[in-house]
Amino acid sequence: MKEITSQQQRVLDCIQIYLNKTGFPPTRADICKELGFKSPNSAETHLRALEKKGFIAIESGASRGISIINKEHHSNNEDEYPVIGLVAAGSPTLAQENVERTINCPKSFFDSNFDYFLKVKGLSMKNAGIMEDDLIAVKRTNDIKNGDIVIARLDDEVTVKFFRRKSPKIVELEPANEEFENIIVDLEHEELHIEGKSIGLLRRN
Amino acid sequence: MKEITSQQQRVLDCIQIYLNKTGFPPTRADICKELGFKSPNSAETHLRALEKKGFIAIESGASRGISIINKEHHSNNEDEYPVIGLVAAGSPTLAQENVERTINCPKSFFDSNFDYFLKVKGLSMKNAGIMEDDLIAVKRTNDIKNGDIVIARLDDEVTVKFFRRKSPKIVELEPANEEFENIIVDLEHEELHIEGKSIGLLRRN
DNA sequence: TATTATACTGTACATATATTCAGTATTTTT
DNA sequence: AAAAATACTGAATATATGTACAGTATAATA
Repeated sequence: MKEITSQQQRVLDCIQIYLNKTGFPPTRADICKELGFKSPNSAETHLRALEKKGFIAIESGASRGISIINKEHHSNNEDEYPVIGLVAAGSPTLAQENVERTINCPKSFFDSNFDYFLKVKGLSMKNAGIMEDDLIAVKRTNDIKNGDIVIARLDDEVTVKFFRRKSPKIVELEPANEEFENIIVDLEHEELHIEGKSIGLLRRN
Repeated sequence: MKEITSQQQRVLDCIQIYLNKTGFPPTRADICKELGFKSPNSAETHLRALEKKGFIAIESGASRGISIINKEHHSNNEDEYPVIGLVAAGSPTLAQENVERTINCPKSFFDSNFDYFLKVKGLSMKNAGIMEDDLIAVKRTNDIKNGDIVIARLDDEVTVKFFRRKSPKIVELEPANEEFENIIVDLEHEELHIEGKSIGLLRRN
């Protein structure tokens, strides 16, 4: 698809604004009035250009028959997020067999975008307020700071723990429960994979 | 506002469906075609009735000038929920001065409907995984069972605690933190008001 | 009982609207 | 250098569309 020109963008914006304001699309004359054109054909040619480029569809013969084409969920702010079970062994991948179900949730529900919900097993993060069956909103990232709650994989074991870098080669995974012990990882001898970090939590009683 | 009739509902639905399908509202003729009417005036009178009852607005003279009026997010499955701060003293009412902000959230996000988010102060429910600044999804109800987490008001003090009825006249409000003590309420001498119960929790790191 | 609301058919018409044609001018692409 | 795309004005027109008027019939309301 060819690129949109600045004038065509103005027309497209005008249609969207008119739609938001009135609930129905503008006529050629409405667009002219809004953008200062003096001939309805000015709007017409812009509309035909926008149609040719795939930004809008025009229903022939119908008055106000303009519809804005939603490219890749344009104005959609919701999405389905998978819920992945945290099994004692095995990586929480997005492979279909690991997806228990999905939850419909606004994309901007947590402070930054996230990728999936992880269902928590066990109480190793109890003192951080993370209980069994809670759903952690996980963002897949390598931008980890000390004190972040991370989803970490050691060999095939996946756990949720505080992340603390002790030295360039030593990382400590710290639980929030006196009954559990710190896991000290020597990066030179063990492979630590950070699946992501927790940016929020959801609990349903 | 008077109630909508079944035929008027059919017309309203027809408009919504047409809008979803095409992106712009139907003409009188479109409605007739869709619903089997033989005169455009059939659609016209229904539209005027719907306008009179406040379900739609009609822009006079404009073709397809129908807009559906969003009464409390009509066919919308999302809503804005207020976030109320839990102050040590004072009731968490929905009065505007108590609303810190609102959160957009699907209506069916938690297992049953809820009314507002309560922002938690203090750590009295720490062992139940409720931490400072967590947002509790509160459902206003009097249907409380033993062990439910309730939002209770004693005099002007509001707290979140486990609910346990010890006898017909004695209720115990139990924290989930060893550093706090149970509150024993004698209903004959004290007034206990249950604002609602927790049906879920939201945490944003 | 009279009145109003609901629920239609059918005709007619003013106007709202899309759309074509004829121009002019500048910029971009081939 | 020619062709195509962009960006307009201005006028003309067929038709799409809202809307009024004239009826018929039933149910609900005052």
